[in-house]
Amino acid sequence: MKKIYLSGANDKIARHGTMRDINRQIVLNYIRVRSPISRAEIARETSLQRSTVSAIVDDLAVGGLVEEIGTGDSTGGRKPTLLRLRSGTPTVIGVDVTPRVTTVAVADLTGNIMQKEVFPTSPDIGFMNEQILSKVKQFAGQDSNLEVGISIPGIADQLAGRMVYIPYFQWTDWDIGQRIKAETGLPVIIDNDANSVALAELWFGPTEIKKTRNFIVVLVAEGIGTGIIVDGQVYRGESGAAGEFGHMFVGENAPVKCSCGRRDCWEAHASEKAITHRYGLHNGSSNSFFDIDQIISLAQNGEKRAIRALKETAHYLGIGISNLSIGFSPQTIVVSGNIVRAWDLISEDINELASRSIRKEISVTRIRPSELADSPTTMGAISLVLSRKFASAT
Amino acid sequence: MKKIYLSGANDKIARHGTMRDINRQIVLNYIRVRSPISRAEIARETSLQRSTVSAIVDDLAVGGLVEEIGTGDSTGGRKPTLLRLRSGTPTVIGVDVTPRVTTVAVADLTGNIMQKEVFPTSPDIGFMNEQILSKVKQFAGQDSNLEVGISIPGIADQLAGRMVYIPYFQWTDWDIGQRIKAETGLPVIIDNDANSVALAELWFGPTEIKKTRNFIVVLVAEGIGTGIIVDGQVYRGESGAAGEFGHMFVGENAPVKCSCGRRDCWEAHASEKAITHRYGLHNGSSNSFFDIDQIISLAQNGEKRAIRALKETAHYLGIGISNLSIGFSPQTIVVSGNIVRAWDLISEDINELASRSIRKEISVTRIRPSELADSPTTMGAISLVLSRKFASAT
DNA sequence: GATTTGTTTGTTTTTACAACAAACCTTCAC
DNA sequence: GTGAAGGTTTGTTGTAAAAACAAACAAATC
Repeated sequence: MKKIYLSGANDKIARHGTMRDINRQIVLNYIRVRSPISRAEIARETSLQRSTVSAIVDDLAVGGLVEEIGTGDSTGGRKPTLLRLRSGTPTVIGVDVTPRVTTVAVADLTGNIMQKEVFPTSPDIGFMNEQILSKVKQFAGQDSNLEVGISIPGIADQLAGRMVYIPYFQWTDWDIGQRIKAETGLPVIIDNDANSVALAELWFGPTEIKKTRNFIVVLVAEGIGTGIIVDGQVYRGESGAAGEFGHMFVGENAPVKCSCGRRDCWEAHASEKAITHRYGLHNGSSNSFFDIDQIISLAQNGEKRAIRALKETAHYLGIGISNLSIGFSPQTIVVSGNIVRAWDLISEDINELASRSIRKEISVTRIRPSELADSPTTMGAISLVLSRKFASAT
Repeated sequence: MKKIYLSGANDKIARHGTMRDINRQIVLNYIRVRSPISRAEIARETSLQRSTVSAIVDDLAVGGLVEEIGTGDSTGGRKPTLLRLRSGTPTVIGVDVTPRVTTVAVADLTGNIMQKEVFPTSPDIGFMNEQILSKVKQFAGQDSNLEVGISIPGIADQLAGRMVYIPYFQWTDWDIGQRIKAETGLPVIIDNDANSVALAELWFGPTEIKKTRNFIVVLVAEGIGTGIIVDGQVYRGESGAAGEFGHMFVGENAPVKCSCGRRDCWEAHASEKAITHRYGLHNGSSNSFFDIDQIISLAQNGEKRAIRALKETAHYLGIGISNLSIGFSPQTIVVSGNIVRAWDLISEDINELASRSIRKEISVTRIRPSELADSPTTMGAISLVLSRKFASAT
């Protein structure tokens, strides 16, 4: 009920190293989630032998992933040696491209950001290449143990390390991943913003979410992206392009055109551009002169038309969320993006729609706003690397 | 990138047996899919050692799962000993409840049906209990190596072995699984019809689908159910109730009420009852005096109104399918149910809608009608057992 | 004689198990 | 109050067992 099998392709057989790999991951993740924790406690919880845990921890310590941080309190016997992830060493470079700003940051294994640079995103792709490459090189220095994660607001080709399409700038086939790899020699992993944010929630979100195996992140921004976590991993589908629920049909005649050109996508009804456009319409103009931040601020100060625009959008947001809730039956759906600042204004409308369910008995999916403090996409870019590092620990 | 990790719960550590379990599954599935096949060829393809494969095959032979069937042709050396799944021994009892008929069948490991009894499904739940139990007991005889799989058109609680709700008869909390287990002592596995059919496609469908890791079955019947196969396994979500995309929103004012009472579900727009109702409306009646089989036959003979009812329904079917295609990006979506008999009439309308996609470059999901000859739900009930047996081979 | 298949024998990796030493707490006699 | 004895907990060490790997070998065939 839990193992992969299938055949046809070369389904990973289990050699000896596989056993160690699996257990190493489990131990590493115990240290990550439950740190500070002792060898003995890991052994108790995993039902591995203490000796086995010790061997694995030695392994991890040599690899620079784990370190000892003194002893804990005794419970009647020898004091435990506490372990945690090694911190303070630059390990990850995150590159986070959003329509407005681009961030390049360096973090350690725990996701602690040690250095960061932010600059405005330019439609000039040559300029962007230059900027990003120079920052990455600067941060990388001589260190060749780093890995680079890139989050982009569009469709990414994980394997090829390039981006297929960014709607906002209409960039196609941007090979930023390959460029970084070629110029620095560092491993690169690239993914879209919604998947990145989903990983950020899994890694840096509230513990309630850290422990959730199945959840979905709905990222409301210029467009709408969905990041789907199945069994603690991003579901990417066959072509790596899964999670584009932003383009599912939720009704004709949306206020704006979707980035794909249609008017019936979820994105066209419920994204930030739908909000700004609705607000414009309510003001009798077909153009909106306010951006999403301003509209939210206006609404929070009681401006009727801004509130109306938000609540109307929340309705459509709720329709899409209910579809996801019914179809996936995840534990939780996390809504992320600027719109969560107005959560108290919109949560009621969202929940009203989203409580559509077949039967009341079925466990209801919890819908909650993202609680990630710092820029979720930047943390997401970092999480891309961490999730790989921790999944197939070197 | 491929291992589960997470913690909190007791994530399966790898002991020695785990290695053997994994490789046993892989070998067993090679024999299943590629039979007849020799030990040497399995070794070549899996990159396991010949000696290891031999040991595992011995294991499987002792367990009665595989058997030798003579030798194959030489390619310049000793002739290979060919292996296949052991056939001809009753191994699985499948119970398939549909709104019209209920089938109880006995099959061997290869899914060959050896005995079968069919009787009309009755709304009288006591009668159903009696009928099913007596047939199962009769088939089971003294044999205690059998396992029972149950497919039902509603929501199943896998763990508890009961069904939560069957819309068609409005049965709630039917404990048929527990009853069978109590009276026969045999292990029971229960699931809804769409998941069952998805497994049937994976196990008995065309080889193209057998080899697919990610696909979705859309089962069009009284209602609409979706069975989602992720990485060769049924995705059941947190509560086991995933795959109810039949209740996703696709537009107001459906011709009939959904089984959940609303008029905006996919099911209300695109199920068989939507077809019959539309046909009724086209004939100026709010009741339909024809069932789905008759309408399809009429359409195939060129009856205009029947064709219109089918094509209108195909449109809505296409909307839902496109949502799934965009969101999941599966290799294939398989449409199952009576409606596939009219595939040549509806495929165009479905594909027109379903080719909505973000970018043309993204690999297009293939939409195809089910090719399962015999009753797919019966094969599905059997597959439930097989998939468990083959996943954690005893 | 070369080649392919399947088996046998010994090696390696890795966990399980058991024994042990170190460090710490409790307590009880003096 | 103090210090020695006894019990617990932690982490390590050494050995056994499981299972894959590697290489050699026998059988069967071209």
